[in-house]
Amino acid sequence: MPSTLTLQTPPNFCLARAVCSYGYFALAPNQWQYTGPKRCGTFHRPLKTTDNQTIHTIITQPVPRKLLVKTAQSLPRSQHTHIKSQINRMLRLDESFTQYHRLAKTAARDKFARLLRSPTLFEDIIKTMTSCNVAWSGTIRMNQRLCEHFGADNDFPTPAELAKATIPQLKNKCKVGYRAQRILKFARDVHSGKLDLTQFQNPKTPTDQLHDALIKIHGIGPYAAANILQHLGRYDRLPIDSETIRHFKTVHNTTGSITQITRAAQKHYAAYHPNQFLAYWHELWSAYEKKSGPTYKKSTLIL
DNA sequence: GGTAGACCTGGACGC
DNA sequence: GCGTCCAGGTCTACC
Repeated sequence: MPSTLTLQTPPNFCLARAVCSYGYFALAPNQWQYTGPKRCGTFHRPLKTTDNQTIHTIITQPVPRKLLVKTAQSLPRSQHTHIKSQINRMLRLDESFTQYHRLAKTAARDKFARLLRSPTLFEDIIKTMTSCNVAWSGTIRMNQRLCEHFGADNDFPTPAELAKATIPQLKNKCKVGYRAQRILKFARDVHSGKLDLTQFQNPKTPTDQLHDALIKIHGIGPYAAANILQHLGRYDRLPIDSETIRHFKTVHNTTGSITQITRAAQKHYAAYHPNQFLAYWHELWSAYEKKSGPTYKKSTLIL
């Protein structure tokens, strides 16, 4: 028998905005369905219980300040807190963006800041690895196949599930290419306890220290590290990639070498410290929506 | 410290 | 349909 959970949201929280302001909403096993202007949309996402059972959930926002979570399977009351904490992480319900919104009035108006992330840091890091050096369509495909072939009940694979894979399996079934070795090493290091991901989630650790630790993971470079830092709630680094360069060339008419454009970008967002990433992402996302229409009205993201 | 080339895949393009 | 080229971020070897 299905269960229903409720969560209180911060003021001005908008589920559609929170889910559809970061590309991960289009990556498996996440699924967003636009249901029209009245109820806006539903977010489908399998989550794990403490004993590693997969629970399929459907999240809606029927009224302001309240989220409704319906589970496909019966969920014991003892599991409610665990499921809620994963939703809390995904939608960043605990974070305050008052300081950023004070400076960024348009972002405040757009209810923009709570960028979707995964229930676990492990999934965020693998998703980041699959977004490097590949077209967005490739990232979508890799995540779809990782869930299909290695995740229980089409959920995203856990470190244990992925650690059992082999490099040829990852290459042939998931088409992750040369990333296979990096993904597998990361999964096995996490599974064996050699790499403790909880160390990255200590709010007292300085961002520089976190960045240095992330860079030490095989397959994580400057772009990926900055991207993972924002998943950790650190917004003072810019993940400079080809998209950033393109954005600055076309929107800001910036010219010069990549190093010069990178410096121009850092200078441009410096006023938003320590939330430079949010300012950058809001600008990028707004430019995309201006061109392609509101993202929350779509079920996927075409770049 | 800076730089070139390799790593893989899929899409675009020409034939 | 086939072959070629290109884009994408990180790593490694080399200067």
